[in-house]
Amino acid sequence: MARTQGSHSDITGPRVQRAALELFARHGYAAVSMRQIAAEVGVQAGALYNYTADKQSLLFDLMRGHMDELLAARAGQPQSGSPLQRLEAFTRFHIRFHLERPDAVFVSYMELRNLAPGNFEVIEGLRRAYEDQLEDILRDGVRTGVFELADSKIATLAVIAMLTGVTTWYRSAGRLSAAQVEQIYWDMVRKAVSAG
Amino acid sequence: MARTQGSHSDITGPRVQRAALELFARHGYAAVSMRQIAAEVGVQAGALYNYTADKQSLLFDLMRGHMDELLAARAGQPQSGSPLQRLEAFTRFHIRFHLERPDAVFVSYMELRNLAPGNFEVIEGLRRAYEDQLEDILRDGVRTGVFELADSKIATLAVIAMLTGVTTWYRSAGRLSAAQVEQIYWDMVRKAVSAG
DNA sequence: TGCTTAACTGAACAGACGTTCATATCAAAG
DNA sequence: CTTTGATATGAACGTCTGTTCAGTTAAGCA
Repeated sequence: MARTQGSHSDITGPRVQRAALELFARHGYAAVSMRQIAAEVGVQAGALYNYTADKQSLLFDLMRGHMDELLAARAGQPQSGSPLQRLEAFTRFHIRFHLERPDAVFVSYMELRNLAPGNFEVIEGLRRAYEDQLEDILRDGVRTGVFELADSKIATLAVIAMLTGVTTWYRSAGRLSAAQVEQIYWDMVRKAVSAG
Repeated sequence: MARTQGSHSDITGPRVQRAALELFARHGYAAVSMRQIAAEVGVQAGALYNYTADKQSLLFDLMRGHMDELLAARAGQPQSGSPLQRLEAFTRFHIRFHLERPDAVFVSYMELRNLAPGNFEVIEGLRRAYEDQLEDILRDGVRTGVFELADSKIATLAVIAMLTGVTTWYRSAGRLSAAQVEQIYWDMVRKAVSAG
């Protein structure tokens, strides 16, 4: 067993993933070739197959990695408090997490249709698990009367759409800081679901 | 000049556009080949070039057609009233218009990155013209005190994102009618931007 | 210094890609 | 009934696609 240390694999592997993520985000999965990814890494196309079974796995692994990270980060957060407090925590978490990973977010919801059926089901399941957390909060709030929503399922999707939309325009060098954006969105979400 | 009447062109032309729209919406521009479009129409690939200069023009014409239709339909609507009334009109119009054209909506905002630079600028300009209408309403409402928003530009984008998100889940055979969906979204938008 | 093996190259594969074009078809005009 | 020209075919083009693989390189262990 040679080369367990200082192996290029430890370096090239992540570089392949990063290059694929950037290119998929910028041009779309179908529009990016394995040779483009290889060129970005500085390697020949054949070498990529030391790090991924095929192009589809490259996409799937990126998306599953992102969703796993999302759910893990969310699980490591405080889940207690009033519905309003929990909604605030969720909203701020969502904005912050997504602003830190614009490429992964973009790919994870733009490239769903390019997943093979089995892979799609996996990602869809993870996404639903995340959305269900928000729906639970909204339902609890409706029960206690602090929220007022005609349909908590639609409200969930509407809030998620609004929040995730932040990645389409936010630039870290822009006019507003991430903290400001977080506050602005929280104000709007709070009002949108509140009673009265 | 022969064949001004009964020409196949009057039939095939629209069929090409429709087939392209459906396939682009389902699989994405880059993943759809000219031969697939041709097969959907029931024709050989070469025949498509009687109706479009190239694949890129096919996409651009679909998107420009959609944006033109959007702005024209919006222009044919009442624009007067209080900011709250105008916001309601805008919201209901947006939901209704987008629910009627799920494929065109989907393509028009998923395939922006596949537009050639010059074409992108055109579509982006039309989109901004539409968004500016909403921003004007929000600004007027903030001025008169009926709305309360930390940043009207971000509020504009947040509302648009929320509203457009409806197309990702709405199915006409689903649990809710279009009118119900319209009402639910209007409730949320109204509360989200209102003072207090 | 040799041996082993992970890491990579570079060529090749069969097929699909967008696009072009000479040719065929055939309904309407004269 | 011949001419016309819009409409479509089907083959061909050069290039690119994802993927495979025998062969080369070089780093770590003995």
